[in-house]
Parts: sequence; C-alpha cells; structure tokens
Amino acid sequence: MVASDTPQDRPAKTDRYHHGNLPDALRESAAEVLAERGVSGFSLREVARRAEVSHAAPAHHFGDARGLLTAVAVEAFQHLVTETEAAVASADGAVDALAKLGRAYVTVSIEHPGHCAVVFDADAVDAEDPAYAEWGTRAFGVLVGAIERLAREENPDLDVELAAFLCWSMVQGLVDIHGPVQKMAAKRGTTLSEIPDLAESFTHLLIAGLVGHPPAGR
Amino acid sequence: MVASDTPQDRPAKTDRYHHGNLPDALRESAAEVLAERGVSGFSLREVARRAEVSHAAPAHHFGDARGLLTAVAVEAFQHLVTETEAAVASADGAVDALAKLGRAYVTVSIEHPGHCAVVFDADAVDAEDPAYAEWGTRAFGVLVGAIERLAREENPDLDVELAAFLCWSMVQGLVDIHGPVQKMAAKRGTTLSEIPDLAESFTHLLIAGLVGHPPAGR
DNA sequence: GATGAGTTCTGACACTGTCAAGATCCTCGG
DNA sequence: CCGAGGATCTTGACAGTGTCAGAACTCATC
Repeated sequence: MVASDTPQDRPAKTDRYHHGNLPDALRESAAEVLAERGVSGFSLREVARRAEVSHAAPAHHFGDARGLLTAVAVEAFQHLVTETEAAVASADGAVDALAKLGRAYVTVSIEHPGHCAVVFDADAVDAEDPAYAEWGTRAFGVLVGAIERLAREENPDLDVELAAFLCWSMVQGLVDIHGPVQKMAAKRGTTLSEIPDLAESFTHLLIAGLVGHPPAGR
Repeated sequence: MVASDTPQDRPAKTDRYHHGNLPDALRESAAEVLAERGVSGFSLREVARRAEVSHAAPAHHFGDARGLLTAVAVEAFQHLVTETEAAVASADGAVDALAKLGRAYVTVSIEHPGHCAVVFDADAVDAEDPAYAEWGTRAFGVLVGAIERLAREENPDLDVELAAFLCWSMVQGLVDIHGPVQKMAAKRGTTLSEIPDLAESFTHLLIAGLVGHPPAGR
C-alpha cells in the first residue's frame, strides 16, 4: 500500500499503462510477501496487488508462480555472492576468511528472509532453471575458493568439495532449524547465542577438524 | 488408490460411516501427498480423498491444515527418536555413536520424505504445539546424550548444547541442500557420495574439531 | 498513419481451505 | 429395549487461489 517507491518518483506510476519495470517490482513484492507470510502463505495475486497490477500480469514475465519464486531465489544467490565475496576479501588469512564467510551467509539469510526462505525449497523453485544453476554454482564457488585457500595454507590433503559442502550444510541448517532448536534448548534450561555468533563458533569448531592433525583416532 | 490397508482387512471400510481410525489414515495419506507433491503441492482435500472421506473430515481431528501437518511433523520426530536411539545403542564408543546417529538421521529423512519435508518448515507447522515441542526436545535429547558421552570420553571442556546444535544443523542442512549442491558440484566436474556416507564423513570431520587439541594455530 | 511486437487487463475455470448446518453412528443410562 | 447426547462424518456454501484464452492498450518502426 504505502509501497516502496513514492508516487512522485516516476510520474504517476499508477495511471501509466506500462509499469516501467514490472519484473523488478514483482520480485520485490514477492520477497516482501514471502518475508511476511512465508512460502506457504505466498500468493501470486497478492504480489500483483502490491505491484498495483492485474492478477495475470506476472505470468507474462515469469510464466507461473514457480517462475517468480525461482527469480527470487536467484536474487538471493546474487546477494549471497556479493556479501560472501566481500567478507572473504576483507579477511585476514584462510581461517578468518571462513569465519567471516559463515557470518556473512547467515546475516544475508536474516536480512533477506523473503529471498532466502525459498532458495533451497525444492518444490517451490525450479532447480533446473539456468540462472538458478548459474548463480547457485557461483555462490558455491566462493565457498570452494575459501576452502581451497584453507587447504593451501593449512592442510593440502583436504577434500575441498566435501569440506565446502559440509560448511554450506552447516550454515544453512543453522538458519533453518535455529527457531525450533532455540525453543528446545530453552525447554532444557539453556539459551544459545545469536545466529551470526553461532555461525562463527560453528566455523571455528569445524575448522579444527578440517585442518586436521595426523589422521588421528579411529 | 491401491492404498495401504487391503479392503478385506476391515469389513468394507468404505461403506462404514465411521472410518475406524481416521487420524492415523489421514496422517498416512498426508505423508504420502507430501512425499509426492511437496509441501507447496500439499492439499487437505487430496488427503481426504485418499482416505476416502469427505473434504471436511480432517478438520474435526486436526483443526486445519496446519494442525495435520504438525501431527505429521510429530510423527517424524518420533521416527527420529526411535531410530537414533537404536543407532546410539548399537554403537561402540562415543565417536562411533555419533557417526551412526548422523547416518540414522539422514536415513530417516530419506526413507520418510513426506514426514521430514515438514519438520522444520516454520510456516507450515505450529512450533508451539505441545506434542511438537515435546517430541522435538526428545529428539534433541538423544543427540545431546551422544555428545555428552563424547565429552565424557574425549573432551570434558566441550560445550555440549552448542555441539549438539552444530551436529543437528549439519545433518539437517545436508538433507536440505544436497539436491541443488549435487548439481552444482556436477557442474564443476565433481561428484559427491551418497547422503548417508556424506553424513558419516561430515560427522568424523566435525568430531576432530569437537574433540579438539590444544587450540592450535590461531 | 498503419503494422506488429511487447505489455497489461478482463473474464472464466477448476481447485483450494474453512465454516456452518445437517446426517449418521455409537455409547450409556434408564 | 430405547432414546438422549456426544462423537464422527457429510453436505453445501463462501472467498480466495493459479492458470489460461482472448481482448485491450502502448510503443517503436517503417
């Protein structure tokens, strides 16, 4: 309603037949709806309403609901790439880079809940979409790069792909389950830290294992 | 269609007004639908259809769709508790217990895709539901027990709750993202192992970090 | 200025979740 | 035996949804 762009910006957006930039507006509204109502409360028509456009308009740009959600997921990957690259670049050494990367990942997830609610939702998103695959691989690449650096600096025997997958699982799992688990921990009488701090703790704990020592016990 | 219970079992289930055990039948059908169509393709009416019952029947037992999905999630936790407890009991030492636990967790997730698709889906399930909290905490408890054992045997300084949370994040993240990540790895020219094997590899890598050594390099 | 491609709208359809009201069945006290 | 009451299930209705076909509008280009 009191939408993102002020009516003055573009001359009377509402009485122009052409929207100007519908795809972007739809992606934005979609992320908004997802953040407020979750994927199960998502509605194409609600998105169209917020973009002040008819209910069938989105179809022309995104095909169907799946298409729009996939576009949102792609945007999420893009944010992820931007932020994690910046985190890695600002880091001091491989270990610090991974810690900062983990923190950046969960921070993006928290700050863009609408986008990230949908990234790995297999049945809401079309994983075959080229842009999805492209940007997903790119995001994965940033992580792989950071792990390669760790391997170079600390442990050349490290299985890089495996370690990268492990890291990603860890942080994604963290943002997925932290809500319920916080409650379970509370029920058991303990409280846990903030998510970004947890991500960093997790990373450091994990790195000790990744860096390894003479393939010790077992 | 060729449903679970043969028509002979109970005398002509279909022409009896009372179903006999509708709640169970609904939970079962719901898990079926979830496994086939995912949470976004889930439909209360489809569930009712498979249980050969009118579209409003589920409401009487579960309130609304959220209620039924929550019941399915509770069942998932129950499976999880059963299987992980068995895994831990059959293990030889704390390290082996954790490895088996991780493997059991992902195995349950794979073998009950309908149930587990919904366990941590915050906006499809009512996390305040007492049974959900109860059984979730119980499942968490099994994991905490295994970590406590590790702490006792290997590293008394371990932060147990934190480590348990980390483990759970890791395996849950693994089952969540393995589909897309497999594709990304393939796009990069590598292939990854089967999920249960991955879970065990992950666990062993992690344990090295948990067990720790003099907080080594940096 | 007409043509045609690119956008957006209107209207319709089948499907969904939820609610209210009614029908059916079982139990249990008389 | 039976009939009242509660549990269970059905029917019917409502607003909301995604998708599709076809029409309406806009704009650039010839």
